Amino acid sequence: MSSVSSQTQFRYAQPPSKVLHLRNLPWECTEEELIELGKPFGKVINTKCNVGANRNQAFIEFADLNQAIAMISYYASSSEPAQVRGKTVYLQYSNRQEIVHNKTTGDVAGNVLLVTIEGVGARDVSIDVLHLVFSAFGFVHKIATFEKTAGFQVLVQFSDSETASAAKEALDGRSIPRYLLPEHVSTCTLRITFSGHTDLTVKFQSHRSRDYTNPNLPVASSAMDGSGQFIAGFDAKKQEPESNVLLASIENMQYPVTVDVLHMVFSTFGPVQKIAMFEKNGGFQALIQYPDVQTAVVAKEALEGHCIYDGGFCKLHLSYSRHTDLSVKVNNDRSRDYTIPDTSIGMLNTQPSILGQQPGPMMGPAAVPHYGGAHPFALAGNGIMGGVPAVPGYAGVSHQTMPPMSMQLPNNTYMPPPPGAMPPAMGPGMMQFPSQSGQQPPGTAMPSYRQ
DNA sequence: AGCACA
Repeated sequence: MSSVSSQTQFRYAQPPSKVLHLRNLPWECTEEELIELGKPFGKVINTKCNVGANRNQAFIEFADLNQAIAMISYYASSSEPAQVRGKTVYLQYSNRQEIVHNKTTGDVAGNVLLVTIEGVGARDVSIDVLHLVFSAFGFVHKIATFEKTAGFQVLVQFSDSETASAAKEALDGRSIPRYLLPEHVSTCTLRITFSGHTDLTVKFQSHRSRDYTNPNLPVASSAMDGSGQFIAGFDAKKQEPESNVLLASIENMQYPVTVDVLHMVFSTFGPVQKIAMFEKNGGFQALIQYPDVQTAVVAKEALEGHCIYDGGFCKLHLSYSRHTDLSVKVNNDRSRDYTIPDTSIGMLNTQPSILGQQPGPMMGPAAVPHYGGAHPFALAGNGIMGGVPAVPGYAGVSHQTMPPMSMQLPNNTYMPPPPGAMPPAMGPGMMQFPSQSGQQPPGTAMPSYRQ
């Protein structure tokens, strides 16, 4: 307590400043609009928009104090209020003398993203789903999740800031597809900024942190911290010896699962080298070979328990095979070797009717980081919630490079989305995923973020 | 509709 009180001010009557504080601005007001507004009164040398919790406040800084005074005076006596896009804007002197751009975080592009997930039950979004979502843009090195006052937050580490920027650009403000979420979780909107971090420290593979660059990292067993929910889950499963070859058991196979379908599904995570299908005690199984263990691990994590088709059909159960190299002697409808150069031709010839797809080792994320990443959603967690089918080519992915998938099956529950359904430039508020499934009414899928 | 991530 000192003698500041001699300067008794009315709470909102600020002394003049060349910085003006504006409020009640329209959503996503631009710097240009602010400059337009101030221009008649002087030279606007700095602005800061989207300020405050509602992001509807801003500051403009004039070159000269008199210019700021001119603007305030004008609108103080004007019958027409200051307006932006027809919305009345309230002006006053700022309590600061200059605009400070706090660029410490959030605006400086880095390779690590800070993601805040808004939504009821957001903390129940699994790390695997997050991995899936962000893998669409490139290799995800590490993920760490934590809870702060801001809510459920996630740090996602990419190789470089370009990749991170691409992910941020595409996903900020969008929502995780409904069918990737547990039912009790509401629409989860992603708010993304750049983190100041460049390399995360992940000590354990756990339900809240992963290091995808280090498969040998110990799995946290009891090392989970106190917030313990349903911890054990997949952490236990990870103990089994990993392999580059996955054994897939297909449960409830009401619809044919072809080698091509499997190839499509598993190519999402990297190049598939070989596939062999066979029947075992009445059930269907397949071996899928990747070039490396790591890819297999990612694929297994992402696909385990998911269904290829809506309605719980063709549910995948994955384990690691003891094989490391499958011997595929002949390419037929049960086995395929994609490492043999002209396999693809033979494949198209043998199975042209179903797919007409480009077979492709080139479809792996590793090979085509920017677009390839889109695939992780192909099969995406529909299985988790018995949701939507695997339909590739969602988020702005060129349909030339992603031919319609093998969902043209006897099952007409879903078809590939119509060409116009997923424009490359997505509308506000949503990652564009097919919502043909009756389980995902468009209304819930496409919340409006505009006001 | 009220001051800038604490």
